[in-house]
Amino acid sequence: MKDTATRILDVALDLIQTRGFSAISYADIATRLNIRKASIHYHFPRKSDLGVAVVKRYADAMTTAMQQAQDAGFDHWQMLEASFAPYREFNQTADRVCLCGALAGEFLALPEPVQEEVSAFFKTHHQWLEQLLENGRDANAFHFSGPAATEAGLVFSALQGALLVRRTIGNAQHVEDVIKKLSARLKLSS
Amino acid sequence: MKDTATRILDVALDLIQTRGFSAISYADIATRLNIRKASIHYHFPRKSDLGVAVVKRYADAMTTAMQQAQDAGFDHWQMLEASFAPYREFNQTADRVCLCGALAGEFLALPEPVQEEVSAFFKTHHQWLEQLLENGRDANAFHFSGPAATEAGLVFSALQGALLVRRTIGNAQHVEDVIKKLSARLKLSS
DNA sequence: GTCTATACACAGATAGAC
DNA sequence: GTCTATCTGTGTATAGAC
Repeated sequence: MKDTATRILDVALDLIQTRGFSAISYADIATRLNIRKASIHYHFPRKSDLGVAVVKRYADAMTTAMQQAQDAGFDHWQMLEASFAPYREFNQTADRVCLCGALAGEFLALPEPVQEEVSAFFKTHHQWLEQLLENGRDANAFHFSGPAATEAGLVFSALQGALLVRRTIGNAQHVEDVIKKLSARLKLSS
Repeated sequence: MKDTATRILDVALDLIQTRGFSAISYADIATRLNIRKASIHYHFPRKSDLGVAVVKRYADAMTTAMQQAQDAGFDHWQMLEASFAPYREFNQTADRVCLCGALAGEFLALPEPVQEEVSAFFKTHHQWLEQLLENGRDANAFHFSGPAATEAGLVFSALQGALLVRRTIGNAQHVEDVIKKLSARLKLSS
């Protein structure tokens, strides 16, 4: 059995991915776990503590997954697929988006420590993507013009936006189409 | 002098674009306008009424702007520029994103009537973009492969995502770069 | 149409028993 | 580590005077 702190983070992650941060409460989490609000405050005294912990764990999991793909000796295209994988997984749920994509919409309402974690996530994974594209182009596996950072910016923004759009319009194919378009760009671009 | 209902909608729009819907209150709006909360309830009895009115007005303004561009006899590239214009304008503010981009992150926490307006906005403007791309390709002004709907999906998602990302990382150049990349795709794509 | 006053529910958070 | 009980602030919303 997972410990309580972990179960709280699991539920908080799910709730924030679907409803955002401002809209959820300790009562929502307590109800789902059949515990009391005070128990949550024991593990995460303030809501900002909970928010920071959720984003940190999420970012770490992403980083670990990317690192494992690299350690497994994946080639450039396999690495790209691995970086798309989390978005595809969310797309297979009824209504999840990237945690930080959800938080970005209410950014200025977030406690400042949470803002910093979201910023850090975006910067880290944008850079990760940039490096992947740069390496792939050097190896003649990817084809695109201009700085790798700019290409990474398009890919990252399109992925985040695609998840948000598809949940709103209710069309799962939307995300798959965007991923296909982004991949096709890199196969043979001008 | 604008009437009170209009001033309320102006402030609500600004607050939602920066902080989201769940995080703002009648008290926030009342303070900014130096009126009382009850006055806002007179014009918009429930918060869902206010939310619906803000999104409706926003969507109508967008539609009107697109219609005017068309009536002005803009060519395909001018029309595309016109459709990028609102995103460029938000990008020039400190921290605004598309209203519906902000709301998409907390979609399931929105009152159901507000959800419907956001969905309608996304569908309408996605279709508008699709038609623009389709017409432009028929006229040999734009170049892209696959259905126009899919290309429109990439463009729309990338624009929404770009605004959210740039606010979070604090780099205005990000949105400009994405717009340039999207334009370049259509100039000569595989 | 705007105000004061207020109702009522729920938010985040703490004290202290077990 | 979890609970009951409670505090205090704020949220949406309404009644009724002006």
